[in-house]
Amino acid sequence: MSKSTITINDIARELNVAPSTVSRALNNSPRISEATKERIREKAMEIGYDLNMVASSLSRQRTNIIGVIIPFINNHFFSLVVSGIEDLAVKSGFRIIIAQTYDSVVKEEEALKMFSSARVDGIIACLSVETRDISHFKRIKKVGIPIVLFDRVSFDIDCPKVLVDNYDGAFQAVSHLIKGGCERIAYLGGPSNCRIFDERAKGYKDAVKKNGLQLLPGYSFSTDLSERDVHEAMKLWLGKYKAPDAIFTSTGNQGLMVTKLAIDAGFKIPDDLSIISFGDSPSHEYIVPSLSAIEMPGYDIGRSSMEFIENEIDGKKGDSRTIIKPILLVIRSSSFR
Amino acid sequence: MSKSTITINDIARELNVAPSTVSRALNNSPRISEATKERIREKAMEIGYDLNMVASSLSRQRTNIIGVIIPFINNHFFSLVVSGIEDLAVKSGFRIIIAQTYDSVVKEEEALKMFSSARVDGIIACLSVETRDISHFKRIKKVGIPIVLFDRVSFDIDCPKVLVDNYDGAFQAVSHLIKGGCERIAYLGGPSNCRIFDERAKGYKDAVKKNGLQLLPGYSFSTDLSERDVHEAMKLWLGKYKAPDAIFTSTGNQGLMVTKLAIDAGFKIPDDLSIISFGDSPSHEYIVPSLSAIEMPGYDIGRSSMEFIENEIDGKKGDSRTIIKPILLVIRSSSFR
DNA sequence: TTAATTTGAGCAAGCGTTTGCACAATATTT
DNA sequence: AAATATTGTGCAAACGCTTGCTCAAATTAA
Repeated sequence: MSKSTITINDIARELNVAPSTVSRALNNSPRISEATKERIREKAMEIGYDLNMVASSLSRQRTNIIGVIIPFINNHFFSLVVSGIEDLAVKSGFRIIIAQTYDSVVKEEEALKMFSSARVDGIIACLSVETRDISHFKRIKKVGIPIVLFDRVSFDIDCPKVLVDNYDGAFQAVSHLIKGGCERIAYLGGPSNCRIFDERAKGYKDAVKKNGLQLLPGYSFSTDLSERDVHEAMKLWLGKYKAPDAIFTSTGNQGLMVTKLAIDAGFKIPDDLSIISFGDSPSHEYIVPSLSAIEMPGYDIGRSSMEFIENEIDGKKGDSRTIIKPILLVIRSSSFR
Repeated sequence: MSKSTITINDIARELNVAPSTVSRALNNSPRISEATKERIREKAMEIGYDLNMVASSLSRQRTNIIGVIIPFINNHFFSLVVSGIEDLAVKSGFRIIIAQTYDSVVKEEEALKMFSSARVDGIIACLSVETRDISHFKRIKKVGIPIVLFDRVSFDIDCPKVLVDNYDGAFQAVSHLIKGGCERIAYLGGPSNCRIFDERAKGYKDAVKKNGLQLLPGYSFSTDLSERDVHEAMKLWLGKYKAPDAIFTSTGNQGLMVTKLAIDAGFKIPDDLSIISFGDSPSHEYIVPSLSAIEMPGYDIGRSSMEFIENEIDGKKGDSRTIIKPILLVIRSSSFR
């Protein structure tokens, strides 16, 4: 309670040395002899000294904090990314502070403001699905805070980017369906302002065409990722005279929803309808039938993002400033035959 | 890049006032006239001033940061708690910084050290499942950082606690099974050093007895929450001459695992075997049959924890320092008849 | 032995805000 | 009109740590 916090000055006084010496000793400066270093370390231990990071940050002009911006914390993929970032961060003596945007640009801007005020050393972010204009990021960059974007990135800003091969993932998913005999493949997409969904759509289209099939009218449906839109698409498709024999969804959640709806509508999966989603989750294993998916290497993306940001902070701009991670096709029962 | 960061001194110089006046104006002190406040605010806006929180924190001896410790970020319940904390936190001008323990005491201690160094104003924590001794928390408390514990709490420390009614939840779950006609109910528990599991076990036992049934030998199984232990319990139970006709699991994950295993073993759910778990998750809705559960009010727990910590920080020790949240019985197909 | 280095430590000025106290300039009271 | 209270600002000292310089002592070189 009354333990008026202990500072390096207390150590200095007790040992009859200067505070600067204490500071240097504790920071293991080569300019202090091993002997006094030891004395100082001991005394620090003894009286329970604890470095005040706030003061240190102010003095050093460096907080050793990385700000992380993600849409949702409660999301399989994003929490993997966070783990990847965190693991590397602690190794390098960084702390991370997370902000959720709930996919809202406003929250995204607030997060950025907060990070800037907090003087984080760098920011790792996945754009909200709403985000079109990214001038708020440019502003941050201009004041000197390095930025790394992952997954939902923008090419309108010069910074390292870590992304997955959306095109290839979609291509593989659809090719897999076609190999299984599907011919009428529908695509449930996302908002078109978001690049990753464009790429997934392109992969879908190319896969259909390159495999000698037709792109059917009305079989590609853009959504805002809401449940409502998924319902609408499904009503449209399942009510058709000739319903699709496969659906490829642009997110893992959509895959789960679609599966539920199809089953409720009396479809047998995968016999009547095959399903595969871009993005995996634990629920994919529990749903019956288990749901095939394109798995994204979240942990790995987190690590690479952290590596990038560290280099940016150190001023070592590496050569390849955007890295594309391979995806993994996970075949489960929903697309098996 | 070269934008040498803008300070209140810059504003002061340009406006020919003292830095202290600028500070007061920006903090809306009543001691500054509306006129000069306005001039200062305008100039601040104009030259893009951004309060340096680090300096402010050092001066004020207050960071306005709350440290949050949870076992896993990627967990339905915990992320709800975090959302609850965060929503209230931003409203009160607090930032939160999250640390995952991955259910390891060592990580828990590290997190505490980091928070202490960062001079967080308060800590909200859910103990790791490994944690027995909590002297690391006591140490933190002694240096003056208030603590609030939730869910997995210890009564060996004097601080506000937010928990769910584990006893009642277990009691309700088991009573529900019995009402449905189950007579041989097994309980899959957790580590016994963890109070919440004891309470759940107690609720289970009392429900069985108060409903006129017998506690069957070998029907209560303690685990360390590992997959291995779940397998072992299931092998034991399902191999019995008379297998249980219902299983109540102490965590949501166990419920999911148990369901999978039972189905794989050829059991019809809920006809041969009813299942209900303490703890809900999205997968509970997707698994077939959908899984009944005791739902814990995570968001609400987060809010209450944040309220508590704010009061602690303000030095207003409220009266009721531990609050028990009611649970909700969610009946789905796995226990329906 | 003297001069040139090296080594170890201290001084003091920051880092950007906040805040108790002092103090003019007004406004209010006798 | 003089005395008192009020208002609006400024001064300067923190907050706790870091770091460029300076400098004495110890070491080495000449």
